[in-house]
Amino acid sequence: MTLVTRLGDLERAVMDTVWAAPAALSGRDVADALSGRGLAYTTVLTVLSRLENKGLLQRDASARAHTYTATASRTDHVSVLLQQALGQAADRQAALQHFARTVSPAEARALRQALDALDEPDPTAPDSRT
Amino acid sequence: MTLVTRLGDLERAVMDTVWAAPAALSGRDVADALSGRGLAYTTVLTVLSRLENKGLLQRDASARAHTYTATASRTDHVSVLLQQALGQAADRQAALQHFARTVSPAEARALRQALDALDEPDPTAPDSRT
DNA sequence: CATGATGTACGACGGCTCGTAGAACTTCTA
DNA sequence: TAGAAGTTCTACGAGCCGTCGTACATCATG
Repeated sequence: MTLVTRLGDLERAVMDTVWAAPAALSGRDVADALSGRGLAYTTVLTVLSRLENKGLLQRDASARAHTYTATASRTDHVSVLLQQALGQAADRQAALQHFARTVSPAEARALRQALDALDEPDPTAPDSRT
Repeated sequence: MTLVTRLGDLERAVMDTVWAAPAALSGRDVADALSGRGLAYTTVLTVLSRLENKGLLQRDASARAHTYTATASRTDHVSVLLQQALGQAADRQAALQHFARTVSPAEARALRQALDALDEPDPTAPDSRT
């Protein structure tokens, strides 16, 4: 299980581009989006392939110009990163408590809200225990 | 400010050793603790130095055998990692909310508790327009 | 005081990742 | 059919990390 974490600058920029797009992107699309960097087209393709190997992108090779989509949403990805970070802790709960004190008030509110929503089981679902 | 994140396996093992110790450790101490790996003594010293350069360890060179202590607690360190992970999000609040749904019930409780404790020591009571 | 034991400093090497891209080969398409 | 547009493969240089060896400094002791 290779840690998915490690992304280089360019890799991150590519992922950002893909995440920001509403639909699958071709290598050309990504290259255009990153044209500001003056990269060779093949450079972008290489990175795209590497990201696919890392499992972050999914390739559709049905058309001549392959297209790529993210295998997970950016939010999902960050969640994984957060869990990985948390995995470094000796005492996960203590780490979380400490972390809670480092987020902004707005973030704290968002967090609490999510936790509250957690308690009431899915409104549409039948029931869970207790 | 290089991202503090990147720790190799051995580096992490060394940090774990230092964090687990109640007092400052000498290179010999750390080497002994990691004796299971069959490392050369100098290897441990090198890693110790690198960790010092990364700002994770603090060296006391007053005695012949230098001793090392962590500059931050493990919990602090994890907090930084969590913040860094969060920094990858486009929408931090959404990421936190998503993350909240991925922690265990006990962790959720711990988190909520920390958030609650956050509110009380707030003397400035602005209006609540929300 | 001479010597070995114990320590530190510095430089190195090999493996792996990441940015970067050229060359070669494959299809479309006008 | 020739050129445009794509993909695959190979590679190089920098940087990080595990791993040490060597050189030099210092301490304890016979």
